[in-house]
Amino acid sequence: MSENAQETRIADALIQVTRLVERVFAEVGRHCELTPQQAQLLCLLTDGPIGMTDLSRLLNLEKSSLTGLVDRVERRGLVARHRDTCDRRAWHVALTEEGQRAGAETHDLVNARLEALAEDLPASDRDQVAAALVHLLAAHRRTTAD
Amino acid sequence: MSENAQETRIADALIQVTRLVERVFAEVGRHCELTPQQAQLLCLLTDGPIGMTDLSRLLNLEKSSLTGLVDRVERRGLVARHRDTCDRRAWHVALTEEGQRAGAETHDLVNARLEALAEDLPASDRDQVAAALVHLLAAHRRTTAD
DNA sequence: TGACAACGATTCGCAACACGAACTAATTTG
DNA sequence: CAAATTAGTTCGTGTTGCGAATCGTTGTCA
Repeated sequence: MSENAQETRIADALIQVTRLVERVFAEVGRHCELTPQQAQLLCLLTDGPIGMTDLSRLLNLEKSSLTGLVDRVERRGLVARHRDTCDRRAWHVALTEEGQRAGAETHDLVNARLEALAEDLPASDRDQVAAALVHLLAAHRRTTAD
Repeated sequence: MSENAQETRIADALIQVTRLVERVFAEVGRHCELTPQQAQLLCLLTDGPIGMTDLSRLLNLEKSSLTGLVDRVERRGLVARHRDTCDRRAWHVALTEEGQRAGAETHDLVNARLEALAEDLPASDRDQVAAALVHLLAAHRRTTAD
């Protein structure tokens, strides 16, 4: 197969995989009574509190959009904003106790669903796919590093 | 590495790749003066006219959401609805001449961007990644076939 | 040391987008 | 031929997104 056809296959596959992952977030979110975007936010926050600037970068959102998203989730009692101790401009967003439960459940269900997809792949393939995707992501970061 | 750690790596990688692909659609869409969702729609339509039911399935949207999306793009003169010849309930959505230009440009730019990500991978890896992703997608379709 | 630039986050206006119930018209089924 | 189902729309409601403008705070520089 020519190199161009190989690459087109990857592009198509990546797009379809993206739709699949989005669907997983939508379905798991529905189960946990979260919108897909709320589910993504809570999953990220299971790693610990983080600033708005970092969150907006991770979620590819304008800060104003993130403000609204955090407002809605805060209103539900799932997250809380805490002042940064060193920089009074900054806030950290953290999960509340209830948010930790919801975030853990969401994170576990999403991972379980995505892992189930990979179950059919031989272990050697999985490792290679993961390594290749990580490599692809790293390459992208290098080309877009500020 | 344990099998579970392998699978978690795949889950994380798939999520990050999804964000990357979404970003590509957002950036290419901005360039083409389309919203990300409009860009996705036009890309799908470059394959030819399709019914609303099939489109909503491909885009993971409720039919009512698709009605609005198609309305907005139709209003811009990029698509047109055509009556199905066999089933008077059904409509097919097709690109207009202008829509074909926009759709082709969007499709080519998205593919170019995604292909550029894969350039760093050795050809043998690309082929294996594409094959593995296609396999993963096919397995998913088998488990969810109606 | 003070002026200015930059940063972190919010507010505001606007439009896109999403779901799901209810509906209409058309087709399929028994 | 009536009932069930399908294709797509309307409607109400809420979420989500961008970008300009704004405010308070921090960092930089002459």
